[in-house]
Amino acid sequence: MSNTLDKIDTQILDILQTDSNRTTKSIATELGMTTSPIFERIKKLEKEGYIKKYVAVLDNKKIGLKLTVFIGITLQGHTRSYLEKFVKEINNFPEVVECHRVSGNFDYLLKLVVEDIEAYETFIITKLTLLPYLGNVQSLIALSTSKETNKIDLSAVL
Amino acid sequence: MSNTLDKIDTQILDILQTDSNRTTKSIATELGMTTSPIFERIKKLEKEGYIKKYVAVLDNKKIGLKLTVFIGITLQGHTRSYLEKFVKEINNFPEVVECHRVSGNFDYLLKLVVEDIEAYETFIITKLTLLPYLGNVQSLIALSTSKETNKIDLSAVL
DNA sequence: TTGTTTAAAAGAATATAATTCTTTTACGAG
DNA sequence: CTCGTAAAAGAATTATATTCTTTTAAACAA
Repeated sequence: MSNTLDKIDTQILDILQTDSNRTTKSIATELGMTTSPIFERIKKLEKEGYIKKYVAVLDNKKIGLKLTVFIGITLQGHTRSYLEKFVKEINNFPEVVECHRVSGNFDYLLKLVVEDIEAYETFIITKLTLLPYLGNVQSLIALSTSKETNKIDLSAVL
Repeated sequence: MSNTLDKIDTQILDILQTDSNRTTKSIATELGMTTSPIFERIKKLEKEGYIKKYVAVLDNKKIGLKLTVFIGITLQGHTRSYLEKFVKEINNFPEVVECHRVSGNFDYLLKLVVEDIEAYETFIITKLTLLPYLGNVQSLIALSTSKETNKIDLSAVL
C-alpha cells in the first residue's frame, strides 16, 4: 500500500478538481497515457480517500442566494458540553456552509450563504441570537468576491 | 425561456450537489420519473448556468494541507487602481482559495489552505507583507472545522 | 550480463450509462 | 371538444466506464 502521490496523481487531481466530468480518455491523452492506468489511478485515489466526492458547483447568485456573510462569534460560557451543543445547532442551520473553531479574536467563524440582507437579519434574530451564552457577534458582509474555489494547490505537497 | 426552478429542478440540484456521479437513471428512480426528462432538465440547468461545473472534492488533510486560515486585511491607501492590483496579486496566490471584499472591520477577508503553520508564516512573510499599502492584518487560524460544504440551501428559493 | 520478479501500462473486449430520436401523454387556449 | 405545445416516456444508438489479458519496463539476484 503505497501512500504517496506522484506527479501523475497530482496532475490527475488537478484536472478533476477543475472538471470532474472529463473522460478518462481525454485525461489520458492530455497526460500522454492510455485509459487503463488513468482509470486505475483514479479508482485508487477514490478508494484511499484522497478524493472524497464529486459534486456539482452551483451559481449562488443565479439561484437567488446573493449574499455571503462571515460571522465571528465569541461565547461567554465555555463548558465542553455546551460547546458541543452549540456547534451541533450551528451545523444544522442550512444557511451555514462553514463553521470553524478558531484562535484569534473569535471563538468561532461561520460562513453563510443567504438570499439577501433580510434573510441574513432573519437568521441573526430567529436563529443565532436564540442560542444561549452568546458573547460578541461580528459580521463581515461580502460586498464582492474575486476568488472562491475549493481547488487546493497540490504543488506544495509533491 | 423559462427562468424559474420548480420543485423537481431543486431536487435534482440537491442530489447533484451531494453526488454528481449519480446516474440519470438512479436520480429518475428516486424522483419517480424516467431518465429522459431528468437528463434534459440537467442539460438545461447546465446550459442556463445554474450548474457552473462539476468538480472532485479532495481531502485536504489527507493530501497534506492541514491548515485553514482566515486573514482579515485593511488597506491604507484606497485608490481604485491600487485595489485592483492588490486583488489581482492576491488571487494569483495558489494557497488563497477565497478573497472577499467585505464591509465591517476589514477591507478584505481571505481564506487560505496550506500545509502547516510554517507554510502559513512563509506566505505572510514572502508574499502578503510584500504588498504595499497593507494596513492591519489579523489571522484567524482554524483549530477545527465542524462544517465545510459548498452545498447551498435551495429550500429558501423555491 | 542474463534471467526472474513485480508493478505499471497498453490494448482488446465487455458492460454500463449517456445521449439521441420517436412516440405518447397531459394540459391550456381558442 | 380539438388543436397546439411542452413535458415525459420508451426505444435505439453512441460513447464511456470497466474489466480482463497481454506487454513493457524497472529492480534485483545469480
